[in-house]
Amino acid sequence: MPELPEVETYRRFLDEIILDQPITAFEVHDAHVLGTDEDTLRQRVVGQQVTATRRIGKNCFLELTDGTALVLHFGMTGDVGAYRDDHDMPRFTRVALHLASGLRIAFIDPRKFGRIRHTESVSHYQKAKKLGPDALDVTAAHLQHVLSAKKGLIKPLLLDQSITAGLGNWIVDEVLFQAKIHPERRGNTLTAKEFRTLQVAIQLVLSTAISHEATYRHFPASFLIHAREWDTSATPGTEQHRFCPRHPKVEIEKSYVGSRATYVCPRCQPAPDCIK
DNA sequence: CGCTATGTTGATGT
DNA sequence: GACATCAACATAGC
Repeated sequence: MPELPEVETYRRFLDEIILDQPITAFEVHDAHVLGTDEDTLRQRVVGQQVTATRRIGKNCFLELTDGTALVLHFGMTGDVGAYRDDHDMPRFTRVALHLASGLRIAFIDPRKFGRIRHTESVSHYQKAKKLGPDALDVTAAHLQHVLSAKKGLIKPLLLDQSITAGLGNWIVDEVLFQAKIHPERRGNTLTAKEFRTLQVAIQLVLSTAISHEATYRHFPASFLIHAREWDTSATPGTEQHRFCPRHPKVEIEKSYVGSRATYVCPRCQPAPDCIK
């Protein structure tokens, strides 16, 4: 479920096991997840070492000795794993990097929406893909500058990776709930104060999620995420959290905004006067 | 069986 | 150009 907190967790995991070891093989089990030609990829990677890991938004970069980089994007269901023997290879491993130490790094992705690419440099890739500033670095001034010029709905705007990189569907709902802003507000209707609140909420949600390694059920009770349907099924035995954390009698409402499932507290996040 | 799903991209329409 | 909508991608899990 890779949004920014998961990708950051994967990056930290990789950073601990992959650095400064020669890559001895690039094993492809399903070329569907390759965004760069397989032979090119193998040729550019085997024999090199990963010198550093980086992350922008939902993209994880493995920088190589020659300054180029592998880009990992995890789509909807991507994950990483490590193993040593073939028979321990995780289910749905699509690509495996073999290290000289014998450890193997698995790119796991059941639904194959993820991609592995090679790029000349991280900054080159950021520019080519028009990635905005990482959500952990974004300032209130940047948000105000860009969003106050937009007439679109705030939720789809926050999901736009060229405005700020790393916010996904549930994170945006959580951020807007924490900031007490309705997802159908228009970008150009937010006040300077609300942009500051938004930036603080982004920091709160992301740092909380990362500190729990993106394990949602460990998040504080003040978070809206517990009201999402899949959370109740993920925590059998736990009573359903259908109500607002701040208003025990107000039920969380589900709707679709920009054709994405959206959860809102109707009390905390008043709908704009003019819907539509 | 039918339905939903965390992301991204591209086509199409207004 | 700005904005909205929707299909497509491939598959699991309920």
